[in-house]
Amino acid sequence: MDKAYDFAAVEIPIYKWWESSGNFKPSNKKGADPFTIVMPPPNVTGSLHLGHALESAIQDAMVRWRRMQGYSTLWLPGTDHAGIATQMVVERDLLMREEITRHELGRDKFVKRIWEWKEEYGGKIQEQRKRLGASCDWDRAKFTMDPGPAAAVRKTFVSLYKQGLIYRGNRIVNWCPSCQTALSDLEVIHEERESALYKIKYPIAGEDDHIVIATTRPETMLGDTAVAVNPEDDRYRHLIGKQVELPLVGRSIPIIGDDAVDLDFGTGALKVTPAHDPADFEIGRRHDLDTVAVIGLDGRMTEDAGAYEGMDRAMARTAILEELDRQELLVAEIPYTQSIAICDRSKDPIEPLSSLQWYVKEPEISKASRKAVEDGDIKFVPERFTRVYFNWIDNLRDWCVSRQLWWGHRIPVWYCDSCGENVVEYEDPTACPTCGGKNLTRDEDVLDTWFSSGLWPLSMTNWPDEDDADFKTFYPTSVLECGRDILFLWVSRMITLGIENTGKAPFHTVYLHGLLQDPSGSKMSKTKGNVIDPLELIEAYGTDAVRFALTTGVAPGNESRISTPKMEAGRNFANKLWNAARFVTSSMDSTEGQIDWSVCDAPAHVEDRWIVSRLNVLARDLDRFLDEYQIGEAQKALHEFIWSEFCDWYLELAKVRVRSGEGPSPLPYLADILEKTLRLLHPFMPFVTEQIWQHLNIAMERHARPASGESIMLADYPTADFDLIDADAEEDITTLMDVVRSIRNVRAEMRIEPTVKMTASIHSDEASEFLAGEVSAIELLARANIGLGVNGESEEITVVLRRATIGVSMDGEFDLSAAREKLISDLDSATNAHRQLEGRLSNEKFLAKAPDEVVDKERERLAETADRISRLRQLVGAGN
RNA sequence: GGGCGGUUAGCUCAGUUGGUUAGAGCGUCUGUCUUACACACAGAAGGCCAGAGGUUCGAGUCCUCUACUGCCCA
Repeated sequence: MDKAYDFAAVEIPIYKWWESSGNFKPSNKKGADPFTIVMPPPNVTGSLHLGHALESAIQDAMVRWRRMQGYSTLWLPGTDHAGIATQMVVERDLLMREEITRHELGRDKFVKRIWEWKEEYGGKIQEQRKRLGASCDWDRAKFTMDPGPAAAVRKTFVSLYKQGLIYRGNRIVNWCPSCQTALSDLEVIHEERESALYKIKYPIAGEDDHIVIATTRPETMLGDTAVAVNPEDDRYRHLIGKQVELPLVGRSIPIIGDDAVDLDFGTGALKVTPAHDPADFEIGRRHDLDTVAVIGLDGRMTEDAGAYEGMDRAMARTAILEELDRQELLVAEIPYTQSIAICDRSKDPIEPLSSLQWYVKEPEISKASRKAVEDGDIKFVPERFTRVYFNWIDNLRDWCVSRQLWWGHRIPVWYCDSCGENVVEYEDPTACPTCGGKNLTRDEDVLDTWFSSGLWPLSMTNWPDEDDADFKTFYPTSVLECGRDILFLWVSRMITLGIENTGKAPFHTVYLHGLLQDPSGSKMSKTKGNVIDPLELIEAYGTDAVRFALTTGVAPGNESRISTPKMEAGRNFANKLWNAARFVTSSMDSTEGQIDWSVCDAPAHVEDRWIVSRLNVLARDLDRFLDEYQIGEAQKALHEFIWSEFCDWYLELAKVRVRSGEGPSPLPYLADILEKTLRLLHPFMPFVTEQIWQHLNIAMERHARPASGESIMLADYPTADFDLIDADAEEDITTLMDVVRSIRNVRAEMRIEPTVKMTASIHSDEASEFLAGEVSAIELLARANIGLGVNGESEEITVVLRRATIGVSMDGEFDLSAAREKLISDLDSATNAHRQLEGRLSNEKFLAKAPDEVVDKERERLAETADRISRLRQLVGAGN
């Protein structure tokens, strides 16, 4: 083994070996329960970012853990066609290389181009993901536009349509003039922007009077069809029923009363533009107002805008304000911060426009989803997202699913040219079922991308073929893991559509991770330029280190900041483990004769009993942590065990026996504990554990112990043997640690040269027998000559421990006053602790209400403290 | 406006059925190349757990309010 762990040489070959060995396939063993995760399908045009790395690290850990536990695990990968994003990428490419637009090329040819593009570049992101060690079954990978997922989409649409849960309607939608399509509410973000509130005079028709309206969008005034005031408003009530003359246009429009008008906002008088504002649309509907669209789908002013026709909406605003000002109708311009709707994709302001779109009645079909969560069929991790989910589901509105794009699942609706009937069937129709007409025109639009990704657990398991073996075995899936930012967009839709189509929730647990931020706590974004490429991190620190850094000590749902020190810590940890293994294997190599492996389950030496005990405590804790999805805590526990207990103490203690050859050999335990630890760590750091495991198995084979399997990833996940948890051994080794630390502390505090040998005497009533057996270990670890029960030199520094008193003496002159002060201060704090414990134990309510174990523990502590005090008093009183 | 969080060591964060002595990593300080590891070892310093009240024998943990702060939805 090399002196340092060389991840670069190890990771890629190991991954290839795993994949080609079929290790990522479900075992399908008899009696093995399935464990299934669908991977959130990344956008085909995307490239790997840190979010994917985090997601993969968590999902792979869950999957590897379950696989080692014996589940028949299946992790299903795939990619998403990502409507707008992909269309835009290919469109841009086309324009750049061939200088033609998609319209010039035509729909069929353009779609063909996208497919070509997808075949060439679409696999990139999943190839990159392999560097993360993801143990998913690539042979089952799917693309959302594949025939299977397309069948799921078709089946679902037809079924919803026939139940009246999908309909076509004309209403105000979020229109992105830049993307040239309608969007759902979830694809619209809101941004606070500095803007202005304009107050404009509208003259009352036939009177020498006017009403002042307030608006943030003066350019829409050309489409006003009323002015609304609140009927309760004393200022304006008398005007209701009169007409105003719309400036710049000259049209007469009514003043109406509607209690939706806020008396306190602006002037209390609202211009009503039903074609360009959702609230105005509702008012228009109530009062049967005309709808005049003055802004078109391209974001430019329409014919109805008169003189402003053809102007961009921003330009029109400027022109209109100038004209109003010239006519002295612009009363005021007040700076105003308003939240405006932006297209999440193009970042262009959304234009609310009325148009004909397809809608899913989400509030209706989501009722069963709410119930599934209420009944506990679906659990969220962390639990607080249950409340977030309910809040969302209780405020749902219909979901606009049609998109004016060419790339996506085309809406399976045909309109009969003869009778106007809508034809919606699972098979493509050839004639109208109502009139027999042969001229059918298919709807031009495609479905929202989230419609097909909402079917992901179904389509990944080959639904709608309900006889399919994968569907029968792996649906419902087990856990759904993704970023908390797509809870509504994706998770809630999967729940709803899964239940709608099969009656079964698509998974029983939703684990949501938080978002990654840069070191200063900002969200990572391309525009900010603070994104970190996970592949660069992998090159620099290794996959295991990156995975460890991303997930250790992170609580579910919480944001976490990425920084290079964390990566370094991960790399250092892998190297630490590597070197521990190097020590173990080289010790085995240099051992003559056979190692007796049979002793592993029955340790005799206290040090061995201790480490075996600690390992079993670790296995017990890991079982609980992982069962509760506390991956961050699990890894902290592993780190603590490996670094602080196995390396810092057990390895160092074992050296004494390895070198002297006296006593029972620690080698079986060194190897066995390391081997089990590797398996416990494997789900989190798959590569380094596999690499060491292979080395170790070779070394163990040399000692006639068979390797337990081909790859560590298929070995059993160790479970705790509670009989091997040994409280006495733990107490004894804790005492040993106290003793060693106190002697080392004296050396450091007294500035004693490392080469100077110190002498320490240990007095202990309770642990004397144990300590007698550990003298050589203590001598090595503390670098001191140890005398048991003997009094040292007259000038000695004394330290009072829980189960022992240590006297340290050395040659030369030392300032002992500091040591004496320390004793006095120790006595002081011990006395305080004693007083507190006494108080607690004389409290009758405490004695009556606290559990017995707690009371007993306190009594024990009181006794210990009393003992400590008496030893301290003796020393202080003796003027020592 | 509605919903969900956060505030714990200099920094970044854990702390999940309330148990009394609150942890880690990084950073800082002091030593050390002690044949597994300087990507390391040994030692040390550093926290009235945002504030106020309450429940309880006992509160970082449960409840109420306040302050500051982040996110989501309208």
